[in-house]
Amino acid sequence: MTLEETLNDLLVKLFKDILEVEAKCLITEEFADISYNDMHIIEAIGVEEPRNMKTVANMMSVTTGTLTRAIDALCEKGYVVRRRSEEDKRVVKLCLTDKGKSAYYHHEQFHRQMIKNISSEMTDKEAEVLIYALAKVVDFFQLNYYDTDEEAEFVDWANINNE
Amino acid sequence: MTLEETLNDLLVKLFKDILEVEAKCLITEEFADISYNDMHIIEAIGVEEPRNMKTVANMMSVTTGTLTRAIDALCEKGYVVRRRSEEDKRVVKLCLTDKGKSAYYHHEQFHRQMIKNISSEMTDKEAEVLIYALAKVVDFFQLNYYDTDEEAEFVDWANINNE
DNA sequence: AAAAATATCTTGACAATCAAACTATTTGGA
DNA sequence: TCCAAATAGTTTGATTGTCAAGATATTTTT
Repeated sequence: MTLEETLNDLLVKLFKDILEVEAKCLITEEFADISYNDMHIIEAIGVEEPRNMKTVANMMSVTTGTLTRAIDALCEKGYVVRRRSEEDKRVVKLCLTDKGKSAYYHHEQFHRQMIKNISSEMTDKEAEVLIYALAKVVDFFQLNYYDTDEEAEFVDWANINNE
Repeated sequence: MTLEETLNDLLVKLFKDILEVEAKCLITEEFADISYNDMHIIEAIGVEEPRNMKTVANMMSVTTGTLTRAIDALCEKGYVVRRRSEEDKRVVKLCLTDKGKSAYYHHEQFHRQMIKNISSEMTDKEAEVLIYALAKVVDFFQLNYYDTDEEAEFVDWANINNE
């Protein structure tokens, strides 16, 4: 197996693992009435300044129509409240309730613990190199796939060699 | 920002990026009639020995009922054929058609290209360390979250410290 | 003031998903 | 040998996540 194949296998496995483990860890008894997806909406709303629909929809890469439905359910269940903005009456500000904040911190705690466990597996030096390498990869993605904030232009990687 | 926070941010970004980029790259004109999900079913079926429903459903972490529907659509569209097993007539063997194989190789090509681009960004030494670190992380997940092949037992990471 | 842009919501249509019930087949006792 | 249990897959009914397109209200631009 080449270095490339190994790297690919590892990334694929890591993806599957993290996704699966996160799903299982987030949806506990306490938060049994919300989904993995809901949890990420709660994360996107955050505990800082209230965010509006458009902003959160963009963070989640969905349309505002899609988000409207999700937020309907989260309001119903008491995780989120909508507040009309005073300055611009078209705008809806999304805020987490205490219950919503509690879910937010539950999620945050999962990430903290996961990272803590991961980094306990390696030395500081190793962690640094890992961070350096990952940063390079992320930079690469940002540079090659995203046109700043506007519409992304995607390279057809799968056809780079045979067109 | 601590080392831990940085690592977390990088993993989260990497996840989002790869997911988004892969979705865009896989669904090209040629394969416009199938989804990201379909593409991964095709990947799971593979080009080696035909696999049965149960096996592919397990690989995809979905029920066989869910897979039945997806395979119905893929057969309809000419990517997959079902064949009853001779030895055990309950079993259905899934095989890719030529069109299905072509989609399979399209996906494979995407991964190759992505990895090639990623590793062109770093030296061999860096790649080795990255692989070493990722392998540790994957091992950790396997060890702590999966009970060999059977039902997984999940540690409640989010509550490890406060129960 | 009228037109254009913006933020959100509503509606109708799909795709993905699960659980539970069902069919067909095989296997493992008694 | 024969029946009960297990197994592989399908069907059904319900839910969720999603989008596009159209509707509404508000703000901005001309």
